[in-house]
Amino acid sequence: MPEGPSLVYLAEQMQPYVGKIVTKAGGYGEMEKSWLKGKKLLEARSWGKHLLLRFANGTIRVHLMLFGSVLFNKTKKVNASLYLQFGSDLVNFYVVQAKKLVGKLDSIYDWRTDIMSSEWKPAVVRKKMKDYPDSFIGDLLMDQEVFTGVGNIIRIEVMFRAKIHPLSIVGKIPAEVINSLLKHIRSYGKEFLAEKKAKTFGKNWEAYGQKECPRDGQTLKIKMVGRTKRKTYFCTHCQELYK
DNA sequence: GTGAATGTTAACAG
DNA sequence: CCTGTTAACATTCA
Repeated sequence: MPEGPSLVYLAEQMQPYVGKIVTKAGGYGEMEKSWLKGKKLLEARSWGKHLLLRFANGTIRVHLMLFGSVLFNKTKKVNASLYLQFGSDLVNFYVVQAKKLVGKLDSIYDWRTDIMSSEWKPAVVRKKMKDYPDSFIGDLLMDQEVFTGVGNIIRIEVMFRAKIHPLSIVGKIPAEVINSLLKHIRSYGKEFLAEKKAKTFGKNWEAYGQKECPRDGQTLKIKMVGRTKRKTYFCTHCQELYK
């Protein structure tokens, strides 16, 4: 479920509840919930993989981790870790990590690094990348402070599309290649969201989950590389290694 | 039944 | 103290 685009979709699905009052809140999760009863949902948005539900007295930060899911007016057999009742409507969050944030969201989050945000600024990301000249690009793409909202699928797809080998050294990648990578991050993020909505997600992967390179037919390498403990799919023939 | 999966962090070892 | 590894969490699917 959860990379940045999925959270944008989730925030959209929460919009019908904005302006509605929480009549009951509960779930087995550890977050205190007594502060929510009778409060109006003022805003629902996301920052990277965080879903943010803002109320006058605080914001719920919901993280879906690897297995989280959300159901609207439906209930699973297992208990919800968080649920919000809005009158006759019920929103169930399963296996999520919820936390109360206090303070202005603008002082907690930098929207300029969120790959899905209208405030996303590639220049800011480029500048942050300069702080990690010796890192592998495959690792840095997972850094939520730099590429907010990128997960394993997005990083694999955009490295493939920009033809960059995951073990390329950030400081050695030419500027125009970085620019191409940033463009692909933005465009693939939008594609990801569109495919989620169209329920065609996963049908257009070029590298993730694939066995051979769609460009040259070479067998893709499938292994963990760098320090990120996640499976990486890449083509050693068409993805250039900058070192 | 087994293993792997769109994730993160606390605990531990060296 | 810093850094890297492991465990833990909990679910669904092939």
